[in-house]
Amino acid sequence: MKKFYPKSGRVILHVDMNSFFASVEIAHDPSLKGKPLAIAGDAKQRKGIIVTCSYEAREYGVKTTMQLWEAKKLCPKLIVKQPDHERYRLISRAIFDLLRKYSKLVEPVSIDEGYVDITDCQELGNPVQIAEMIQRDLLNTLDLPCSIGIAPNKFLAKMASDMKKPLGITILRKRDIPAVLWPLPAIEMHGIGEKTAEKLEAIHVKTIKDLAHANDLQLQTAIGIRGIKLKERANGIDPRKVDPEAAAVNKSIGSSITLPRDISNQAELLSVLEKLSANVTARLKRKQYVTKNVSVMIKYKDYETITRSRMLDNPIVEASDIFIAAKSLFVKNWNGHPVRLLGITGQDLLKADHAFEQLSLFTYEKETKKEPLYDAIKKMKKKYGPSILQTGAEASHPENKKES
DNA sequence: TCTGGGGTCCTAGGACCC
DNA sequence: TCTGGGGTCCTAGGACCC
Repeated sequence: MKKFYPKSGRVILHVDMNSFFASVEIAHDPSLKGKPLAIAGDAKQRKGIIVTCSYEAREYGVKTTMQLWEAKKLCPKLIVKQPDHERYRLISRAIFDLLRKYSKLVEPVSIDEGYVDITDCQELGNPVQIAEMIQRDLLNTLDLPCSIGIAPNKFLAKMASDMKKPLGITILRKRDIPAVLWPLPAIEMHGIGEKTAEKLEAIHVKTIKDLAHANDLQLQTAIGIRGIKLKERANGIDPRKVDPEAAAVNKSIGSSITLPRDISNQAELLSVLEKLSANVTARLKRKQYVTKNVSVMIKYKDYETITRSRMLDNPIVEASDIFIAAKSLFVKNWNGHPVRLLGITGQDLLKADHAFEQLSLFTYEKETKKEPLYDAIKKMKKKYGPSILQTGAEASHPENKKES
C-alpha cells in the first residue's frame, strides 16, 4: 500500500464537529432537520445571543454572537432553542469514546473538537480512509456531522479541518502550504485574532505568507515572542504532541453570570456571589480539585471589567470558604457602581489527594501541632471526602494495621 | 439597548530574596 | 551612600479560542 507520508512523519487528524450544539438538538429531534435553527440564551435575561446555528440559518446571514433580535430580523422563521449543556457534555463524551476506538492518542481540545494521532494506525487503512471511517461512524452512531483535517502536525490539521464544512475531509501536506495556506489573510490563522491582526497589518503583514517571511525582530517588536511561534506555524512547523493527558487537567474552574439587570445593592450582589461559590465548589469537587487561589471578576454597567485574586494559605474547596474569600475580595474592590456581571474562579488547582499531602504538612506543622497526624487526616477525609488517597502516615497508624 | 460563559496562555510590574 | 544582577512568586490585565 502506498504511504501518504514518509515513515518518520506524523499523521494527525483534527476532528471538528459541525455546528455542534445545533447538530445535537437536531439529532435529538429529527423534525428540526433542514430547518433554520439557532441555539441562544434567554433574551429577557440579557443572554439573547446566538451561540450556534444550523447551516440553514447561516444561509440567512445568522452568525454566532449575533443578537437574537437581529437574527430573527434576518430569518423570521428561525427556530430558537436554549442550550442544554448537560446533553452536550454527554454527547461530547460519546464522541471522544468513539475516537478512541481508532487510536488511543486522542486529545480533546474543547467540547466539540480534538486531535487524533493516527501515525501508528496503518493497519486501519490510509489516513483518508481512516478519516472517512471516523466521519461515517460519527454520522451513523450519533447522527452528527464533522469536518476532519489531515496533516503532519496539529496546527496544519486544525487549519485543514476549517477548510471544508460541513462534512469535509481536507489534507494539508507541507508541500501544499504555499498554494493553500499562504494566500489566506493573517487573521484566518488559528491564534491570530483582531488585535494581533491589526498589529501585524502595521508592519505590513497581511497574509499568512507575509507572516511566514516576516522579519523576526520586527515581529517580536510588534507582537512579542508569540510572533516567532506564529511565524514557525505559518511555515508549517509545529512540534506539539497529541497529549491525551493535557485535557484531563484543569488549570482553573470558574463560574460567572450576567445579571438579568444591573445591580448596585450589595446584599443582592453578595447573594449572587454565594450561588457562584456553590457552583464552583460543586464542580471542583466533582473533578476532585481544591484551589489555592480565588479570583473575583466584576463587570460594571459600562463594561469596565476588573479581576481581583488572592493566594490562600491553605487550599480550599468548601463553598463557605470560597464565599468568604470571594466576598472579601468583592467588598474590598467594588466601587459601588451598578454591576452587570459577577464571576468567581478557582485558579492554581491541585488534585485533592495531592493537595492533601501539602495540607497535612502545613496544617500539622503550623496549625495543629498538638493534634496527632491521624486525627488531622480524619478531618481532612471528612472535609475532602473519602476519595482522598491513603497516605503512608495513615496506613501506618495502628488502627489501620490490624488487617495486615 | 451595548456580546454569554467556559477556558488557556502570556506579559508586565512589584515584592522579596540572595 | 545612590545601588548590580538574577531569580521566584504574586497580581492584574490582555488576547485568543470555542
